[in-house]
Amino acid sequence: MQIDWDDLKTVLAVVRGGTLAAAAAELDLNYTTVSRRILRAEAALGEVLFERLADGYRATDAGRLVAEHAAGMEARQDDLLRRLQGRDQSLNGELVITAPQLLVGPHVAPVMARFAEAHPQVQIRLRATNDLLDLTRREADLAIRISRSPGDTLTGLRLCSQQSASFAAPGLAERLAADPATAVDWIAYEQNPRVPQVVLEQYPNTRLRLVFDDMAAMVGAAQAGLGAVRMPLFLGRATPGLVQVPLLPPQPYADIWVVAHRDVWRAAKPRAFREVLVPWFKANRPLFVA
Amino acid sequence: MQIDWDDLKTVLAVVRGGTLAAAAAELDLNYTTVSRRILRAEAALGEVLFERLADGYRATDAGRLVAEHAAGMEARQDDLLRRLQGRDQSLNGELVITAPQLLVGPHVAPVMARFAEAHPQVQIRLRATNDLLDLTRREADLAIRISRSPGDTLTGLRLCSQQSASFAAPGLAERLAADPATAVDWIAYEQNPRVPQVVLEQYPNTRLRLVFDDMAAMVGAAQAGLGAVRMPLFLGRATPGLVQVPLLPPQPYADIWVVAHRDVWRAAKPRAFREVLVPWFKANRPLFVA
DNA sequence: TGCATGACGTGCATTTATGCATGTTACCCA
DNA sequence: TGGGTAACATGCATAAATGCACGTCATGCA
Repeated sequence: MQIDWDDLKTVLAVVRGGTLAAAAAELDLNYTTVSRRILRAEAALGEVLFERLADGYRATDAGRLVAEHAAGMEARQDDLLRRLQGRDQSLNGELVITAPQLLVGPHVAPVMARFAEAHPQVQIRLRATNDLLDLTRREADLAIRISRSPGDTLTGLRLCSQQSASFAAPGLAERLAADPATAVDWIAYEQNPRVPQVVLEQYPNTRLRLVFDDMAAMVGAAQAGLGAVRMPLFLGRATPGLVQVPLLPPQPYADIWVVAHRDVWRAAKPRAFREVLVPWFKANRPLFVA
Repeated sequence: MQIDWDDLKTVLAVVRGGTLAAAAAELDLNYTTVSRRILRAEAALGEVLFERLADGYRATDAGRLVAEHAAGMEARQDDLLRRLQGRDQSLNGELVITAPQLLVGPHVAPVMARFAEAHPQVQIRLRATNDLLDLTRREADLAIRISRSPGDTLTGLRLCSQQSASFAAPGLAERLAADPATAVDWIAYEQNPRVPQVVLEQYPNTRLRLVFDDMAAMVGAAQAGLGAVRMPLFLGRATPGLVQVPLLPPQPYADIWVVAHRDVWRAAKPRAFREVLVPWFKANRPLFVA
């Protein structure tokens, strides 16, 4: 039985995407081609893999089985590509970095500028997102992360430890300085939607007013004078229109790490990037703590 | 990075075959196509995968790495195909049986005849060989084997136990009956190239004369009167021109099993074949022991 | 009910991959 | 040393896969 491996890959894409069009986009193909590959796979395997519904393709049991195994094949392919990448000692081509959005402006961008100067042959692609990209699936080569540990199959280096504190617009800060008993609005992050106990003990008139799911939006709200926000020190200090307020004394906060899959860690480009990144954070350590 | 999975498969075939032509034969392609796929894979991965030598393609380190992972992908594909096959409840299409050459004539062929009559829609393909085909790699669906146990990942059923004894041409048998001290030539199998101790104790004039690597050839030699041969009882009894001689009393011999990969065992076609196979061996049990 | 949308099928032109025939090179053996 | 073989490269005709334009059908909403 001769079954085309790319047809299996196509089945996987359709199961993941749910429609021919989504799969085609993922595979960078026309959806007509996807349709025909599915037909070919069904003919070769002698199984119906999808139900054709009005709103897309739904996998049958057989289709799911094929997709599971195709995913296994894809994992082996990713493994291969990572290992080849790990052997790569060249300083040209592309390097994909991911970092938390708000760390990019103050710290990642300057590092990228220095790196670009030192290695003009390397094209950096930055993926600024708070999502944790899957380094095993090669969504990025090197990740800068704010977390407790590098993670399972990843290798990492702690760049620096940091603290958080409360920040607000200057007007609110002045009002608080004049009268510590003034009522203050607190803007909380969705994952921890309350006013910290420490704040309430010293400033019982603080009340929860807004809960956001995005730190950039919280920064904007604080700048606009809507309330006080807990954020990392580096961020509050680097944001114009914000000053530190004494509501929340400096607190421990998750460390900053640089991590990569261990297959990729020692390759030339990630290594060269670290050689700029690590000294930068060493030199700027005071910006992260009180 | 978009790399064609079939190109990886092609790299694997070239690493296995050593030449473009061998890989092309395995893949059922023209070797020109194989050559171009290798070039495409090298371009996509940015690595030289083979050294072009006068006597073929030799894999570089990178080439071996690719082949290893492609082999992993192939294993997943085999896994998938076996599982789909295991779900298959149809009684049409192909069923691949493998059996030891010499068991085919007297016992497998009659079973196949009955099965073909009961299930005319199933095409049987027989692979008669003494090599152990790899059922994990789907070289056969169902195997009839002479061995001690079904094996690691395989499921099996013991068809019957059997014994071996010594056989020779009638002329030699008569000479031995007339004079037990007569000199007898022993034809041995390569894996055990000596006269059994039991034989020498009773018939010290037996001497090793020929060592063969093929049981069919040994049967022929015995028929031609070249000497006595140890063989399974069923074989000696079923072979015209051979009679049992008392040199070697009946000995325990490896059992006869029917085995399949456990993914495939319960599929309709293997099950249906067993339903003919098992009763046959049950009915013919006396042919295998003294 | 009529219209816009999203998803899929179909026929045809075009691009791409494949196979075949021929040419080149190294090697083995008489 | 010369002829045969095995392995690979190359150019060209053919076959196959792909993309595009258009058509159909179900769904949701005004």
